[in-house]
Parts: sequence; structure tokens; C-alpha cells
Amino acid sequence: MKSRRQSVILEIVDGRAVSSQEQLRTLLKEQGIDATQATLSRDIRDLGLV
Amino acid sequence: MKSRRQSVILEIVDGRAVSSQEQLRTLLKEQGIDATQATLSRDIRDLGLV
DNA sequence: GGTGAATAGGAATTCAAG
DNA sequence: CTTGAATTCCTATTCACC
Repeated sequence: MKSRRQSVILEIVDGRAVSSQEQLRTLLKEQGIDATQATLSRDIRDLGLV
Repeated sequence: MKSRRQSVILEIVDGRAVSSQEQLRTLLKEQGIDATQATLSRDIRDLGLV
């Protein structure tokens, strides 16, 4: 689910500095969320993140 | 010459918004300066540009 | 020390497909 | 409308070479 994934992304980014989409991918996986780099790229754009 | 090239880069960037190193490369060429993407990447780092 | 060619690396976009 | 795989695009780095 997109909104769930995006809210977890915001939590992760809020807590620590994430330096790459692949790292974010790993952190999301630890939270039980699987997504590809393409999807994370879109989420980051949608959320207005750097 | 490196310093000459870098000062022209600063002039170009000051005037307009440059969105890629290839575009900068083209603009430099119009000024008679030839350089590769690798060199421009180093110049941008040296000049502290984004 | 500065440079270009080639390569690696990361991110955005395309192209089906669900 | 959302996604993953593949591709494309852009930048940084490596590896000679001068």
C-alpha cells in the first residue's frame, strides 16, 4: 500500500539521515516493506523530499 | 587553462540557470572553451557549486 | 597537477502489466 | 492508478597519459 509505505518513509527520514534510495530500500525492508528503486524514486518525488 | 575555464563557468552560471553538465559543456563551447564532462564535474566541485 | 576516456554509481523515466 | 524491470540520464571516480 502506497500511503502506508510513504508514511514509514517519513518516519525513517525523520529519525536519521538517508544517503541513497538503496539505503532507504534496505531500511524499509527492515520494517517489512518491499519496494524497488523506481517506486522509492516516485515516493520521494511525491513527498517532496530531497 | 583551468582558471580561465572556471571563471567563464562562473559567468555562465551567474547569468542563467544551467541544468546539466552537458548543457554547461555546450555553453562553454560557444565561448570557445572545450572540456569534457569529467573536467566540468571537477570544476563544479572545486568551485563549490551545486 | 590537469585532463580525457572509460567506467561505476545513483536517480529518473519508460514500458509493459496488474 | 500503482508497480517492477529495464533502460536512460546525469554525475563522480578511476585509470592512464602528458
